[in-house]
Amino acid sequence: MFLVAINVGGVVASDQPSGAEGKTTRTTIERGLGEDKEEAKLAMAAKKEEMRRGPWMEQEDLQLVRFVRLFGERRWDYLAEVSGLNRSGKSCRLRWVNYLHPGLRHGRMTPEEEHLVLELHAKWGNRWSRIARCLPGRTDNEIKNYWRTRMRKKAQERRMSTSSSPSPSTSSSNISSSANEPPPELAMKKRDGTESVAVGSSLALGFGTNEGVMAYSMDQIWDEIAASDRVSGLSTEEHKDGARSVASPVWEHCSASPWRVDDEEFEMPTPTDGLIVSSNS
DNA sequence: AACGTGAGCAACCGCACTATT
DNA sequence: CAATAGTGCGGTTGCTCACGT
Repeated sequence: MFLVAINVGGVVASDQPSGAEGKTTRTTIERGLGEDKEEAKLAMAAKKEEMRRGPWMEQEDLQLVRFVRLFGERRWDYLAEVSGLNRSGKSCRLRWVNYLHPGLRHGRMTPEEEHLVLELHAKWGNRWSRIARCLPGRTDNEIKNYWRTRMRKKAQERRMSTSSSPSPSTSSSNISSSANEPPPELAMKKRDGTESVAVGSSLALGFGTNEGVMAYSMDQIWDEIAASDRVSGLSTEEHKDGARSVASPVWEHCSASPWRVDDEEFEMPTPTDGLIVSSNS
């Protein structure tokens, strides 16, 4: 556990060439550049090469905090450029949102938080940011990591318990035999309402042998766990949008909280004096 | 003490959506 | 209205450290 009080000030922006990260998405690269596409791609790649990556130094954190206070939590590319951090705007934003933002809590989840995550995940699925809004001080990344870790453990336990039986098939038995057509509950809802499928992913856990490997995606495991949770007492109902929900007093509390969910803005409590970043790790 | 392993977590990537020009 | 820039989000990767052997 460490506690860092960041004194904003005294950090001078260097004027080293920075270059905001160009849009790296297909949208821009492929739509906007016409014949110079390849050149632009190369230039962009070169710029990206120059960008600093990897873990942030304390000095960088200080600098970022200072410039965020100056310019606000917007225009990350611009902020990255003028701050002289030689980081991409994206990277700066991520660092701020996941680590430097005042009011963030680090360290172990409390049992209450764990319970809430379980319930909200049952309700919304992998909508981490949405879930995070119900856990003040927790980030989507943190919750996502927590969930992954928990699921990994569960998966292992499950593998142990099923290894004695010849077939990994399960009680819920909703694992499609067709790799191309996952069961509907594995389809992820996109924001536009269309469905996509959480594809394979490196998380897929191999069960059984190579011949006839039972590729077990995390989604499938989650689904099974949800099913077993249902058995163990959580009442789950199917939402019309495909998400599962749990009737929960905790959720009622959550929706009544100032931490708004859905598309509404929410505000983090901001400390009045300086920035306090604490961590248990 | 040295090594291997796995959990935890920070950071990155790529896509999609939204805002701006 | 289309093109572009900016932002948000979910998924993934890889590093670090604690722990067991």
